[in-house]
Amino acid sequence: MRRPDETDSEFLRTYDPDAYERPSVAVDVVLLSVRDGRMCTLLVRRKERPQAGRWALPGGFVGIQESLESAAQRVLRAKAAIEDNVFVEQLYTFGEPERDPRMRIISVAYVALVPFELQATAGSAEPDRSVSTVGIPWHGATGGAVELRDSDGRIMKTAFDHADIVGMAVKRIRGKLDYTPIGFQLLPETFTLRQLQRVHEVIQDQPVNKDSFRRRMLASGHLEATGERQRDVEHRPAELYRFIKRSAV
Amino acid sequence: MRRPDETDSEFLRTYDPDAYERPSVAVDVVLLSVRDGRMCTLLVRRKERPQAGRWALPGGFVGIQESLESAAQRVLRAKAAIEDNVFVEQLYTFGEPERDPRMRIISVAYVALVPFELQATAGSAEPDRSVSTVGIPWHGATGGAVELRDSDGRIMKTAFDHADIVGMAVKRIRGKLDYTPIGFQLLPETFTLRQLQRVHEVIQDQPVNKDSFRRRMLASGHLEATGERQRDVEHRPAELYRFIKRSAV
DNA sequence: GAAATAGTGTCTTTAAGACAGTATGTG
DNA sequence: CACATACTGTCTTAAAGACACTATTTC
Repeated sequence: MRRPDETDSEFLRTYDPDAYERPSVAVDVVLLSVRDGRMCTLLVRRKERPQAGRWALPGGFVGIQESLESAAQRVLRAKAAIEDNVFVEQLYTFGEPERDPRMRIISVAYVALVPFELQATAGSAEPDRSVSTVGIPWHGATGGAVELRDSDGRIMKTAFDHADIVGMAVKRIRGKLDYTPIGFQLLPETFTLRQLQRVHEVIQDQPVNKDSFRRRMLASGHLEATGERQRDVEHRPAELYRFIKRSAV
Repeated sequence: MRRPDETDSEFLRTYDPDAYERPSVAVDVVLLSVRDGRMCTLLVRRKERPQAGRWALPGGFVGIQESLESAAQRVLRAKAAIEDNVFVEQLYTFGEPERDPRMRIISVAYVALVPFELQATAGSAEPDRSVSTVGIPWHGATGGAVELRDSDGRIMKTAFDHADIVGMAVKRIRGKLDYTPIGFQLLPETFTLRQLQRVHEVIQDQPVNKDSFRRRMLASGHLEATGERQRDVEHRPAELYRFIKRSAV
C-alpha cells in the first residue's frame, strides 16, 4: 500500500472521484490448447442478452479492489475450473466505445495456455453451461479476427469482438514461440520431443525440420531427460523430457 | 468483490451498471526518442497533488465515448504538440489496485516513437509546463523499472509506477526491433545506414556488426535509396535512404 | 521378420562476422 | 597530399536443413 504524505492525504479528502463518468472494466480470457493438430480455445454460450446464443470468451468484471491478473485467475477458476499454476499473460486491452452495446466496457484480455486434457475437463465440467472447444482455422497471416468452428466444422457465431481477441492471442503466442520456451505449457508435465515439435508445427502452421528442432531444443538447456520412456505406443517408445527453468546465465 | 461461486447467468443478471463501483481508466504515453547515443522520453512535472513535483508520463483520463487510441493521440497533441503521423502502439495495461493513491485508476500505456527533433520541440513547446527529456540508463536485463535522469545525470523522482511503464516500453521496442522495421521511426524521413545502425545499437545497448547490418537492411526490402547524399559532413557523404512499406509478399 | 518411429553422424547450404581493399568526399 | 568515412568483395565460422543410416519397440 502506497503511503501518501500528509499533504497528499489532505488532498485526497477533497478529491471528487465522481467528476467524470467512468467505463466498466472487464477481463476476458483466451484459454488456448492444442488438440489433434489444431489450436482450440474455450468458449461459453451466452444465455443473456445482448447477443444471447452467441459464443463468448470466459470473462467477468474487475472488482474495485481486485488486480487485473487476479480477476483473470478468478475467471479461470470460476468458468474453467482451472487453478493458478498455468501460464497466464496479459494480451491486449480492447476499448472501442461501441464494442459492447450495453455500455462502455473496456476489456483487458489475457491468454492462458493449458494442456488439452485440462481444457477438456474444463469444457465438460458444467454441462449446463454449454462450454465447448473449437479449432482455429489458420489463414497464414497473423492478427485480425479468426473463424471459430465446433468439432463438426460449423462456424460458431461469436459475441462482440471476441473473434479479434482470439486472433490477437494466436498472433502473440506464435510470436513468442521463437524466442521463449512456452510450447511445453501446452503439454503434460513430461512429453517427448516429437510431441513438442507437433505443438510448434500447429502454432506456426508449418512443418518444422525434425533434426534441427531436436538440436535447438536440447541445446537450449530448458529440457531435462527423465530417463522414463513412452508406454503403450505401437513403435519404439521415445524418451520423456521435462521442462526445467533456465539457470542464471 | 470476488464471487467465484456465482454462475455466469447470475453474475450477468445481477450486474447493475450502477451497483458496483467502477475504476477510472487513463492512458499514459511513453514518447521515446534516441539522442546522443541514449534513449530518452518525455516527462511532465506534476503540479497537482498527489505526488506534486514528481515527474510523470504525459497522460489523461479516457473519455466515456473516446477510444483508447484516440485518447493516446489526444494526449500527444495536448501535452507534446505531436500530430497523428507518428508510430503509436498499445503497450500494456497497469491495474494494481494501489498504484494511484487517489482512487482505483487503471492505466492503458502506449508507446510512441519520434525523431529526437520532434521531441525536443515538444519539450520546449510550453515551458510553463516544465517538460523535460531524460536518458534511460541501461541495465542489460529487460523489463522492470528503470532509472530516469535529467541532462545533468541527476535521478528524477518519478510518480506512481511510471518508471515500470518506461521499462516495459524499452523492453517492447527492443524486442520488436529484431523482426519489425521500427528503427526508422526514430529518424528523420531520410537517413543514412550508419544513423540507422546507431539507433539499433542504442536500443539494444550493444555494438552491431556494420557489414552484416548493411546486408540485412538492404536485403529486407524496406529501404529505398533516394539518390541524395549527406551534406555538411567532414568526410565522404553517405547515401540517404527512405523507408518504404514492404510490398505484398 | 515387417513396420514404424526414435535417435545419430555427416554433408550441404545459408547467414552472420571478420577483414582487406577500393572509392570519394573534406581540409 | 593526408585523412576520414562510405562502400565492396571474399574468406571464415556457426547454425539450419537434408539425408543416409542405425536402434528399438510392437505386431
